[in-house]
Amino acid sequence: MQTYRHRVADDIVEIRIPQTDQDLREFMSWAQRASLRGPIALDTETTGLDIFTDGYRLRTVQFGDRDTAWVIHWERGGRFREAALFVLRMARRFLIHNASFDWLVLDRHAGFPLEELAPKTTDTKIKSTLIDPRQPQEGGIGNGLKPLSAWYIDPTAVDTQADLTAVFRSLGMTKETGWAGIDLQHPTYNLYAGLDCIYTARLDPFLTEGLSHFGVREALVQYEHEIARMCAIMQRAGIVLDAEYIEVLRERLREEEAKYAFVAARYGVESVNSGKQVSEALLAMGEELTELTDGGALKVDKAVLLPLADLDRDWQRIGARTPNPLADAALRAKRAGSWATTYADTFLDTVDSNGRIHAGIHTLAARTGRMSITKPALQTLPSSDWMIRRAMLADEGHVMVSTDFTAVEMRVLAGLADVKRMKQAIANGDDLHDFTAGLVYGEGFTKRHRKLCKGIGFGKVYGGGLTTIQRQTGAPVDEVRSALGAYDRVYPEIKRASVRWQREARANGMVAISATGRRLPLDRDRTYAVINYRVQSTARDVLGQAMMNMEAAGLLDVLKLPIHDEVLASVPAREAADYAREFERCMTMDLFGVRIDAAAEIGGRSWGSLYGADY
DNA sequence: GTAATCACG
DNA sequence: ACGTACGTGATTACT
Repeated sequence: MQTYRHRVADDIVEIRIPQTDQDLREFMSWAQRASLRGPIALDTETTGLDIFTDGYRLRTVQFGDRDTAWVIHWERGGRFREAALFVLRMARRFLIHNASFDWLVLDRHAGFPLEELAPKTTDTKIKSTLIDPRQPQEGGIGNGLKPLSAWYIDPTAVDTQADLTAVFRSLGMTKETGWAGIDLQHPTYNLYAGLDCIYTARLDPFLTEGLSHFGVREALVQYEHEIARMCAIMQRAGIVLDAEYIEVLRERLREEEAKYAFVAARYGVESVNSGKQVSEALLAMGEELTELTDGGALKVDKAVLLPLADLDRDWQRIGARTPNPLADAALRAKRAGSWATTYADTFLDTVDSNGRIHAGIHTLAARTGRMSITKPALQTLPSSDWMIRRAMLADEGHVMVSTDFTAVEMRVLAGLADVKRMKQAIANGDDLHDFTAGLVYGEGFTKRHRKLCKGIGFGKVYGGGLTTIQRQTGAPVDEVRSALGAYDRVYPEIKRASVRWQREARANGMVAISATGRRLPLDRDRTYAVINYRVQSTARDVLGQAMMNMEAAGLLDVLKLPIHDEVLASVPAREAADYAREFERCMTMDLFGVRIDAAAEIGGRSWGSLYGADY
């Protein structure tokens, strides 16, 4: 048995690395005793983060408690694997920091099903995020193992990942190649592999104490584990990529980028992505630039360039002026280039050998509890044009179905703030913005009036004021001012709720508590954001509830992505209508007397078909 | 690393 | 006292 010792807090802990069958028997008997005492901490070391690419390897599986960690060399095969699988099967509870990663690794590379491990898991990252969801940059501790260990356990806790990167370099490897290349017997590698497990084991009691101290309900913790499991299953399934299509599209976008970059070069702009170069060239052409960025530079973003190119927000000619050829070229080159890089390249870089993309679904990414999707960021594909979404396909024989909540944030606001007339309108089945325009302008309201009321509604959800609502809607400032006043008179409950919520948060250490018991830390200088935080986080929980309903209805296997107020699914083509009805049913519920409902759209094979593509 | 930009809900 | 648009992920230029 190879053994290392290390100091954690005031204790000496032991990291044991079995080498022989006898060592492995000792490990298994430890595990049986430990499992009777409580949960076993679990972690893995692998060759990287891209679980689904070819050649990916699981290297070690670590098990531990607060004093002892065992590093099992999975890579050595045979008895090592048997021992690890024995404990995975035998133990009743596991503690994992950021469980979805290890669930997927063990599912894919150890043949240990996510469906078996997830129900036995407590995720310490979920627990810490429910105590404080903020990133370190936002004033939180952060929810990584290292900052949490340093905060709760031992200020001198090792940053094992960063330290190992240094070890890799000293061995002539990089951060990328080191995880695959380091010798399985390397002392620091094994020590740190084990330490992470011990940190996780020691973290959990502090987190349990923290959750109880803040009164976070056990039901919320449990529910977040269910959501994490569902999303890991979606990630495992992945989405089919139309590789041929995206390769052709990438070429086309690159050609377009080159064509317009060439035009821009005629005006002295070498790189269209350089704001400095573009602004200087535009000034030299006699254009006036007035808007400034936060940093005080001349602003040359899309909103500035489109009018100079005589284009409206949909890139259609306005006919108000002679288009500035540089503004036009810069817009087109930037868009083509960034779409090629951000979408086409990433799709082709992340696709697995079965032609599927397994984007990472982070179930508690935002401060409000909202989810995010990365690598690629499938929640942010262009929706004004179908060309990018066209690359994502439903499974063989399936079609895409997308089901959206209807005006969910306004409805949530109506429910949370108990906005009487809004609730009445929703109950009557009225269109909310029509209804508001009617109240503000009388029955003879116009489309413009409705648009303004819609803009004000959004402004309220975001906590916006006169200036921003004016800027967003583009309506004359006097008109916005009077409409805003009328809006507040018609729905007085919103302002009152905001004041009450800010007061409650202040009395609670600047933390608002959502309807589901979620902790929502406010920034001291923007407490008005409490409206948005409560609305956004409640809408997230409405989506979460809908997802639970979907699993209960047997729909988990067809789910593809959660997109804030929408769920994308790939369903058998022949039964699409039945599925669509089921999705709508799962997304229909009552929230404080407000009906939340949803509308499904049945598309074709590609996601783009829901945005105008013909396939 | 920060600023600016742009994609989404 | 008053008023404040919210939340993400990703890329590129530049210091």
